[in-house]
Amino acid sequence: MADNILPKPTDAELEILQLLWEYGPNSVRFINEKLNDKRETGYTTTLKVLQIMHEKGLVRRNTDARSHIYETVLTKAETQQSLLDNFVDHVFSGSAMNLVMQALGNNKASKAELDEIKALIEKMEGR
Amino acid sequence: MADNILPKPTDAELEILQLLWEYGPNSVRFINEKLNDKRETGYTTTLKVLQIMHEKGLVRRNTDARSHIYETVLTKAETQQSLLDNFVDHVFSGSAMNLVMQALGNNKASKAELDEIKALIEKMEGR
DNA sequence: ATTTTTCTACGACTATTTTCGTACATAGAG
DNA sequence: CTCTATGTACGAAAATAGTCGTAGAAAAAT
Repeated sequence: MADNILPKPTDAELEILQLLWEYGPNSVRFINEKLNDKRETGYTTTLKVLQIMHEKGLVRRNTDARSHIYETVLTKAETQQSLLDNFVDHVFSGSAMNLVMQALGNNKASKAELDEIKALIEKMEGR
Repeated sequence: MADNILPKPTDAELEILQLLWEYGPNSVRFINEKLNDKRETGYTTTLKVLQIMHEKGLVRRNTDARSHIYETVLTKAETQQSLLDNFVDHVFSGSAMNLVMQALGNNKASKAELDEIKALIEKMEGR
């Protein structure tokens, strides 16, 4: 199991992590360009955040080339799970069940998706 | 429907909101004592946070008596929903479905709870 | 009536997050 | 070889969050 006792990423950091998960290891320039698709962000701002993430251990980097290549340390699923645990604790008083009910209750899932969840539940219940 | 275009509560604020939802409208002293059950917190710290929450519109207060009585503006469900929406967007790329799968996948729900969720799904599917 | 306790208000200090400017090195173009 | 473009490192400003001290008013205790 992953030893994910890493600090919780901040919002800005999470946005970068999402890009690294989606596009794989990449340079500061690449990440910065992707960020700029959404919102104006200075190059050195992105660089700085990546450097801080590196200090925190959220990302690794390869410094062989002049342009450093950053990649995530944890997988998307690992990070989502740990953020989810924290969220359930703080917002839903530790009840994942309540969170699921609330998430399902808001008509955001299609019938196919609901069926998929039902199938998962039945599989978990072992039948 | 509630006009919940209120700022997202911070961690410290959320902790106080939980107490207000659980115990109803209460004084700074009461909230501070509850907080101290968990962790050392100065009285004026609690007071200040409550005052800021009031400025932000997260809580109302009755100042008739010398000791002001604070109460939440939004219900627990309303706040949970808006935090959940935000969380799904930022952590699960907008997919509530993925969040639910991940939440269920971690063996934190009992069989009874899983059955309850299944029942909810079937009800939503209209049969 | 005087002292002590209990409040609110407010300023400010610390830590964290986000943002960017500047310095300096080096790669690439001419 | 010189100039420009591109990179990293670093410091620090600006915004937000969390913490608390102190002042002053008013209630409660003696």
